[in-house]
Amino acid sequence: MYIGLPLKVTLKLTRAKVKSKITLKDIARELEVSISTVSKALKNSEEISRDTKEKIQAFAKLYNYRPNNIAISLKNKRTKNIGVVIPDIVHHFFTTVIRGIEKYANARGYNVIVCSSDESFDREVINMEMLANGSIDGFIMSLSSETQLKNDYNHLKEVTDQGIPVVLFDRITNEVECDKVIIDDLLGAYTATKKMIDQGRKKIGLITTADYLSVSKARTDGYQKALTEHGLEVDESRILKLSSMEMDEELIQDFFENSDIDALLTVNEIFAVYSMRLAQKKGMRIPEDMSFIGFTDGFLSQYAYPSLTVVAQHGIRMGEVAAQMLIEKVESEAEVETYQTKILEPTLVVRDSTIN
Amino acid sequence: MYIGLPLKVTLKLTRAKVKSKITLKDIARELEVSISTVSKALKNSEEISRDTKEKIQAFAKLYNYRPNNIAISLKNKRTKNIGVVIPDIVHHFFTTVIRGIEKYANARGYNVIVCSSDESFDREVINMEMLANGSIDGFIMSLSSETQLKNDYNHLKEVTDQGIPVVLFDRITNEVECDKVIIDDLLGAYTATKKMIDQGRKKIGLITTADYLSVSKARTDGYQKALTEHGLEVDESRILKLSSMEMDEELIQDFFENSDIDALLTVNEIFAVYSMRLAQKKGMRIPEDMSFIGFTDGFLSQYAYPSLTVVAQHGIRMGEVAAQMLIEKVESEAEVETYQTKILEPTLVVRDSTIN
DNA sequence: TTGTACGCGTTATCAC
DNA sequence: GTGATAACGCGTACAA
Repeated sequence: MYIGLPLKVTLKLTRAKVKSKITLKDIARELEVSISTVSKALKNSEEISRDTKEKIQAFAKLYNYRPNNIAISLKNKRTKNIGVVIPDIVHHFFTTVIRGIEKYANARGYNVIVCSSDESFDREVINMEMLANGSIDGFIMSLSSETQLKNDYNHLKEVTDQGIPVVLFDRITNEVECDKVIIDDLLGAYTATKKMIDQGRKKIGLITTADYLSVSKARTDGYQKALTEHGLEVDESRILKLSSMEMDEELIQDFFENSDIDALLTVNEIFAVYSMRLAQKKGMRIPEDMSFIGFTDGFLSQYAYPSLTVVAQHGIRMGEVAAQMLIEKVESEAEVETYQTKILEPTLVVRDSTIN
Repeated sequence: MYIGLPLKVTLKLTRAKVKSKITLKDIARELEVSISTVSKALKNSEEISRDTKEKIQAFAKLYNYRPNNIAISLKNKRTKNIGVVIPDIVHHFFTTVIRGIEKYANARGYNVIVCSSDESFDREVINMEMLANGSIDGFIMSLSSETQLKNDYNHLKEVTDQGIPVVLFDRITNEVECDKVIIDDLLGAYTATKKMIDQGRKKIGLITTADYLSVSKARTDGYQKALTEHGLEVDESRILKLSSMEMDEELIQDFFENSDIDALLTVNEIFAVYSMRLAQKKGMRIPEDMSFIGFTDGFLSQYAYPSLTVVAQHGIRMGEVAAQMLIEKVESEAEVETYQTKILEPTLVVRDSTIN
């Protein structure tokens, strides 16, 4: 009936039969053997005769047989999936961490399921519940700002109570017992501040966020520690605390107009780069008249003009470490409940926004 | 025996029993009813008596019963997972698309599994095979540069042959029959080039990549079309073709030194921002002496100094559209094999790197 | 050497 | 109104 129609159509009809992957059962039926024989043959079991094995393996190869992950997951109670929940996916540092996680996890046969909480408590809860019902073997996550603000970690506790391992990174809390990876944010800010002090700056400003964000708190502490240790007083008028990591151009402009500073540390790269622009507009020279240091070694810092000195957070490394810790927990039979917090060292990447 | 030990320890022992989620079977055993009764009761079936239902529902709630996703996936042959394969995760445009996909997909109860191919053909193949064996209901993907270079799409064809729906976005190919979403790259480049022509620029340069990358090809075509239509000749010495989207500072410096241009279009934002820096170092004023336009409306463009005029690619919208097309295919019973390519309109976001 | 039976957790159908 | 059974796809202990 289809004679004369273009080849394409004929092929499609043939394909229709093949559609939806071939299973052990299909092979067994076709070759008139039992399912278990097929299963064993495909695993090259010694139990099966060479003839049968070859026949089955050839057939399987021909039809491109692949075991169904879902069935295996159900059987093994192991999904080989890692759930990653982060506050924001359009964010250099977090994607860098994901890259590290993927690198380590993929090499060990794990998939990475990424969900962004979008800085929302509710979305964080929903995403975790979704994934916790069997979809993943463990979580790697960084808390949303709303979660840190509410200080409510019941969703995390429920998950750990079910025996699902969790590794927290960057934005963490002491309220939950689990493995953690962070950089030494205090040290990072301390080093950066000290760098500027060493260059002779005496009026160092800080743009940070409210203290509920764990990382900002630590960075603010580091900044203050450096000042104090070097005999400089902490002047609140030189500190701007924004309510979140969101850019607020007006507040920064205001701050910049009204505070008397000759150097500026910020808790991310955007605040710093934006501030540099304000300085330039006022005709200041960077770094001669004013120094800038930010956090996060992203594209913005590299390609800003002048390029920005930053505290690098080594996201890839952090992701690898987190993945390693998680997979270790997932694959360990032992029920030992011992948790560790790994603290990575930040690095100061010196560029043109500070005097060399 | 544990009397006197801190509460925490006692709790942990209790938890040990609760560990690993409760199943229908557990409830059935505990309440001395059959599994099917439990299943029906929890779905509020009319078949079950009020008393039994209440008892079971209360028990389930108390022990926080949640159906196991994996078991349901196996039964329904639906995972409610979408596989996303992109060339690079540390990339503003792609993460923006992911955000759009997540937004649409999550609202419909789908998870997003993200894998990055890292611009590698092999990793793209491996990731797809991994996911195709039952882990996902469909793919949304953008081709790696290596794939476009090799022009080998058998892994995609295998997947579609199995009846797994695929939606390609941004970096697409005509070799595979499936749904596609792109922006009109040619139009975007055309509009940008025309903008500079209208401002009186006559020596407009272009930094692009080799033609195998579908988007670069289209953008190069748009640039040339604009020139030709406005009576300007296409001067090859004003075009720099890099081998990939990777930054190559040396080649760009070279190009910048040796070519006679008064305006520059680039196929991403990094090339443009870096070039602006070179111009500034040469003492040129932007946009008075030279205009710049890039592709991708990211942080770099927004916070560069001067801020960069760009062709916005509307990643979020693209992600939403892709997710919508995919989910429609996934959920449609019909076997209709009709594919569409949606073309989104790019927008020129005018900033300070061009004369207003 | 091959096959049978069972279990992973769930749902749908059918029997009682 | 409740329960037994089969099925989704796979692996494996055990039986033949």
